[in-house]
Amino acid sequence: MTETSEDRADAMFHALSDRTRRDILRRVLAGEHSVTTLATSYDMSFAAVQKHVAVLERAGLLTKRRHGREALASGDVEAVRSVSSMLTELEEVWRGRIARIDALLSEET
Amino acid sequence: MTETSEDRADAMFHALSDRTRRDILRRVLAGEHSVTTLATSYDMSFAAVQKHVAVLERAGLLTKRRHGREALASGDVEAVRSVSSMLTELEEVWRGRIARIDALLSEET
DNA sequence: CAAACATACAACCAAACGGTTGTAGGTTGT
DNA sequence: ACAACCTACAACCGTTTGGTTGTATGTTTG
Repeated sequence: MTETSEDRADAMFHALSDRTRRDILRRVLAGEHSVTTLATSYDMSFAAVQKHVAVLERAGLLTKRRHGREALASGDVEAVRSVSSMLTELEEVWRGRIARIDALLSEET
Repeated sequence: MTETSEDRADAMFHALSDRTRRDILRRVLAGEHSVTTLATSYDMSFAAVQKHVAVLERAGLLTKRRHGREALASGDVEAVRSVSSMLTELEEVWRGRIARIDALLSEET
């Protein structure tokens, strides 16, 4: 299975489509947090929060590093920027700035 | 039921999390298209495409106007920009530019 | 060593999602 | 008038999602 850019876009926008995950992302962008630390902030089980972290991780929006028994998560600002640039591309389509719109519309890369 | 900004964010990111919807959005940002015109571009039923358009409309990413028997859809670039600004806020959290982070983290507006 | 702690993951469940077909209503053109 | 067309929406179906509980494994500390 080839991991296309559309697959990555799907995963990133999906990861961002849940408010708990957006909140987690804010926290780990502000600084490293362990999964249990994050979990205490939400009115749901540890396992649920851990799943949310996993979704963000699979989308590339955060990375985890092991420190003893804890998993420290931190946000990847570059990934956030890459989502921004997808939206900028949309804006450019609107502005008509892209010459070969047909090529863009049918791109499968 | 109060429509919070988090609700809108949920709807927008969810709408953007499907590649067919992102493609539809590109087309209607480039110019007005009827639903049937859009539908011919995809290998799925008219009803499926119509549902995708409805999701984008509910999220505020496109608007429809009636012209006789056809519904002409056009993309709302301001809505796209509002999604961009959500991501910019995330970037600013990372940069530590936001003074009262706690207020932002717990905002319910 | 044993107890407490932090994580990971499987199994399960109700609800939402993304697709289908079918039906119905408004608009256009002959 | 009527056939063709465009849209809207309901009903249905398999899969995914977001939550739960339970179990297993590794790490720290008394």
